[in-house]
Amino acid sequence: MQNILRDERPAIALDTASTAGIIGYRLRRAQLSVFQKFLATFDTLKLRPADYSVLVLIADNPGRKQTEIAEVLGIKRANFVTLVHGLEDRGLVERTPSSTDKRANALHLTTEGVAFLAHARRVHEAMEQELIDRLGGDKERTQLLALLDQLT
Amino acid sequence: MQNILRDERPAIALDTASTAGIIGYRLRRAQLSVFQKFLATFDTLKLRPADYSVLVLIADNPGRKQTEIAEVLGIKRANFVTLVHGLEDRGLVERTPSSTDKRANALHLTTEGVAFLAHARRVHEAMEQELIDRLGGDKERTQLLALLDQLT
DNA sequence: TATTGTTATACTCTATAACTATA
DNA sequence: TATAGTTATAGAGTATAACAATA
Repeated sequence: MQNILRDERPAIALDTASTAGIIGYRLRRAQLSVFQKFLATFDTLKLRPADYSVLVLIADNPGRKQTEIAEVLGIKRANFVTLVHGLEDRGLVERTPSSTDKRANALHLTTEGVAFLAHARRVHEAMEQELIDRLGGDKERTQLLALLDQLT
Repeated sequence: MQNILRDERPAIALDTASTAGIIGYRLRRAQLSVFQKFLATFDTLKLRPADYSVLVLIADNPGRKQTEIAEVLGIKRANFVTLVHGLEDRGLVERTPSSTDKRANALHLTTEGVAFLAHARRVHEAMEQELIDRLGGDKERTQLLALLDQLT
């Protein structure tokens, strides 16, 4: 019986039964854990979760205006400005004035953005598969998403 | 066929299939939703999720030092100072110098803190039950917690 | 009048470095 | 030397108000 801890007299573990039973608490811890994994995985690509979701949404909905993309992601349009400008400065996103509404910017991926996202999607797919493996398989993933949906 | 939206020509819904399939994204949205509910529920009690978890943990582990409570919650001890001082200023928590270690503060709930937490626990239990109902029952709650555990 | 993108700003949360007093 | 509590500070993320151009 070896002591894993450095401590000579390891403290008695705390009673965390109450917090462990709280759905919101467990949700938060799981979300932080998954986001940490995302940040580590995408560290070299300099992509944060919000950036990735924006790129994906623009790719799947080309030509939409900032407000539409922002709103569906739950991002305030004021905060979306900095985010999308950052992606534009990196040459991934194009903001072209809308032909039908001179106030609006139509969002598109650049050629570089398309290639970048293709790579990012592959990286993400590997990470996602690892999460699915941890859950136990596709059935469990579907179960989880359904349960999360009922909370949202 | 009535149009639910105010818009005369409602925009075509965005394709959100890609983001909807991302575990981390769905986790984040669910967590935000549950936390919003918590904030609304505890608005009058002026309790944030972190405050509540700290009170619960001190109640279940009286006499522990700040670092221990902070660490198990994943809060940096530097940030924990403001949090626990706030609870002390409200008369809910007592910071008494430890008898065995003059550097450490032993944390306890005050009499007022015990009563306050008893009330908060009842309020929280009602909220938790509502979440369980949304999930479909205790079996689904257990399922969700198990799945979240595998991600953490 | 209302909306789009924008700027400015403030508040919360989180992270790090450095100090003091004790161990 | 290392640890507990603390302070200061900086960086994200998020929220609101207000403005110019346009609808």
